[in-house]
Amino acid sequence: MPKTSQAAGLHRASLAKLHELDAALELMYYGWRGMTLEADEYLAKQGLSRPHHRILYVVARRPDIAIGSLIEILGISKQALNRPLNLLLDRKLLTSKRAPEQHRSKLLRLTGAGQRIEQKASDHERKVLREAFDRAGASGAAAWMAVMGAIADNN
Amino acid sequence: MPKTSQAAGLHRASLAKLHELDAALELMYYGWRGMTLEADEYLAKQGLSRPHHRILYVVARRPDIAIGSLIEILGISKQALNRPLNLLLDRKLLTSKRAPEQHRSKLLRLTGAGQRIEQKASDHERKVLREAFDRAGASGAAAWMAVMGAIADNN
DNA sequence: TCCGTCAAGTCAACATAGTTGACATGAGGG
DNA sequence: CCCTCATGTCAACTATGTTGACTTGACGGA
Repeated sequence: MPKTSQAAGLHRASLAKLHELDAALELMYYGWRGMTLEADEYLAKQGLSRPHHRILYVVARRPDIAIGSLIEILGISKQALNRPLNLLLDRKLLTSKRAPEQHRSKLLRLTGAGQRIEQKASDHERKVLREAFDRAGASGAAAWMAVMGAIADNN
Repeated sequence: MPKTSQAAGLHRASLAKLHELDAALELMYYGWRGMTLEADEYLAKQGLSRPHHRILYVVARRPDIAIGSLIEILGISKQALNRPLNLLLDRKLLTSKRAPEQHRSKLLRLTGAGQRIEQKASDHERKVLREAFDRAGASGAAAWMAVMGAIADNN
């Protein structure tokens, strides 16, 4: 895992703004960092990292998901999924079993321990969002969601 | 460089929401992806990637920056900076020269070609932001900035 | 029953992006 | 003359991803 020491001390640099939107661009960068920082530190303490969390997050919201669907949702190759997935299975944060009537696919599910870790890691991220939304009020939060939706739909 | 084929086809998955803020959390994820997608594709065509862009972005806004300061701002080690930086120097997108009265530090500057690439890559990112802000209006954009500032300051 | 297809698993080779640690070089300053 | 400081460079390592090639085991149809 990459060390977090540098990232943790990373402060928002004050750079000259060459364009009107440079401030927004940098906010996106530091916003992403700000949201994920504590979650990554928590995960690192568990010997896990972002890819593991992404797997846990998706499986939590799609119990009995097949591996192929997981690959599709995560947007990575089977081989890239393989190692973090096996780690999670080895550590019994996930279980896999064949479907009773469809033995081709393996169905993934979180164990209790997996649920706890997924929840704690995601809680760190949600906490940052909640505090920001509280400061901005309901209308500010709604505006943020609308703008982010427009940005996210760019593909 | 990692291929963009998977990322380009990556659609916003519809996952069950276990928490109120899950939608916001996913918007941050896909928002980051949405903003950087086209810029990354452009950079890949130039044989460059995000680390190169980050260097170009900072040097554009801090002409005559020393290498040590660049390391601090980027939050990576000297050794990690070394390869992308040398590539940019080799390709004459950056120049380095010693200060006239302070021969210890090297001062970095963009060349014309470097400026063009920095601008085009950043333009892809700003375009996505601009379109989203246009849809949201000035007050929506301001609210977005306020919320992102609160999120970014989490450290 | 055999054969093709499909989901999954696994191996090798590679690229990228980062880390530490150790050490060299060259300029400036006391 | 020596110490410090900025930079450069080498080696070894980790982590996350990629392709390509191949196996295994289950299912389903001719």
